Amino acid sequence: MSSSESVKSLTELVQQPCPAIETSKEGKLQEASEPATSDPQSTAPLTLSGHSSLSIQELVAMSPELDTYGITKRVKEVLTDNNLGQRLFGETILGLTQGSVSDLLARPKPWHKLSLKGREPFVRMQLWLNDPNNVEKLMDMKRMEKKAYMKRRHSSVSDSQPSESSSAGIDYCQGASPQPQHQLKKPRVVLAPEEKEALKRAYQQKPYPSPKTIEELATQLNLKTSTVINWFHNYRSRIRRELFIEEIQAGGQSQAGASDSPSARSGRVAHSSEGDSCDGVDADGPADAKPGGPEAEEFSSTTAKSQGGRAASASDAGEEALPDAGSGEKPDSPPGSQHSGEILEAAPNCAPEEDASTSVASTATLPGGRPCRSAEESAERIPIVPSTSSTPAVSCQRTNSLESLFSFSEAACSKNTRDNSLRKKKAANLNSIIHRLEKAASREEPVEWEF
DNA sequence: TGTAAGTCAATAGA
DNA sequence: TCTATTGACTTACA
Repeated sequence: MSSSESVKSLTELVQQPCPAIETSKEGKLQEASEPATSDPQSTAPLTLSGHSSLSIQELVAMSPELDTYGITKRVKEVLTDNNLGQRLFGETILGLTQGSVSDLLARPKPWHKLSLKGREPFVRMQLWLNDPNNVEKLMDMKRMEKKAYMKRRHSSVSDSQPSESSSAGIDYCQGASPQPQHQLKKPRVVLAPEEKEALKRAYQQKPYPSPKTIEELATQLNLKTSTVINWFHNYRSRIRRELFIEEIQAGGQSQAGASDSPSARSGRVAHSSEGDSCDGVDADGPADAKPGGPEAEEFSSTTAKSQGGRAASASDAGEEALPDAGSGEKPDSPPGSQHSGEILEAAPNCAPEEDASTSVASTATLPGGRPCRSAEESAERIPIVPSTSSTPAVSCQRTNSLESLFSFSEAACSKNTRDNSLRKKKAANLNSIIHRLEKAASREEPVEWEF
């Protein structure tokens, strides 16, 4: 195919808005007559009118830059309006599982940050949006799925063989499930709040821990090293994504007159995005996986979310053992520390604070390498100091601590209205962080992990 | 070998 | 029943 031509048409195809779908609200779509036989899912590329000869990969490769945030926003609207679930949409249109779809829709990465593979779902979504009939097809599929399910249910018991279910090509129809035997599946590991807190604290001090550090962490937390490794990988990755979202949201707001973005649920500290924390420091490329940036951001958001909630409990638990917990967290070196390597344990400069106990270092202390088994034990030994545990009031007062930079509490204190001062503050904090990091880096202190 | 990106799939919560 | 979260795994890359 002649590239220029196809690219052009492709551009149109992919970018063209899809008014039809937008208007199809409230699931009023009429029953479609034909069973959306369609797509065989997953790998099965959507048929592109006029471009059927192109594989999704080719489309992706030639696709112009797409507005991933806008696409997901529209998809969410369409799915919601038509009462279509993520599972069905994901499995039939994207070839992804529900969890992946949820994640994708909630935290889309900017186009330029996506790999070819990562762009695929967005191209599929855009293509799907482009053809209003697709919604109908999906709704048909949903109906058929339901029917098949009912059928199966009723006829089931005796004849386990259901009707080939819908033509939908959805393969989750039990029949095929190879589920033969047993699952030697290992049970899913669920980290206790205290463990997460401890890991977060460790992360704050050293986002890229050495194998040795990981080993120590694993030992002290009584976790498998692979679990610790995975946790760091996942945490870094998710933090990055949080940052992207914030950037997008912030960008959107400042630009195109705040395209509201309902999805902005993730909308935590909107103000903290782009400019701020990154100010000066990361001026260049916030989005970059630059540890520093993301991390920082992330903390605010992560804290806001996860910690916010569980923190309470965690802190409670920890509180007893460690009253002060407080602030712990943040003090640490911010993310910027990333590769800087050595622990900034001391760095926590931060807190010359009133009581040393509040300093990160201290808070992150877990009595001697003894493995803590029970939650109780953990609570006892791991000073979980959920950022949130520190009362907003308190954290607010520590104006010079890094807390303001990473903790959500800060956000709580300083409302949007104080954006400016906040930004300045953050910028100042970042500067001090950098300074400390530099110092720490040149310092060569042994790293010690204590939880 | 380590990290990032992308996903899966179990599970918690609404 | 659906969505969000998250530990684990796979693949690609430097």
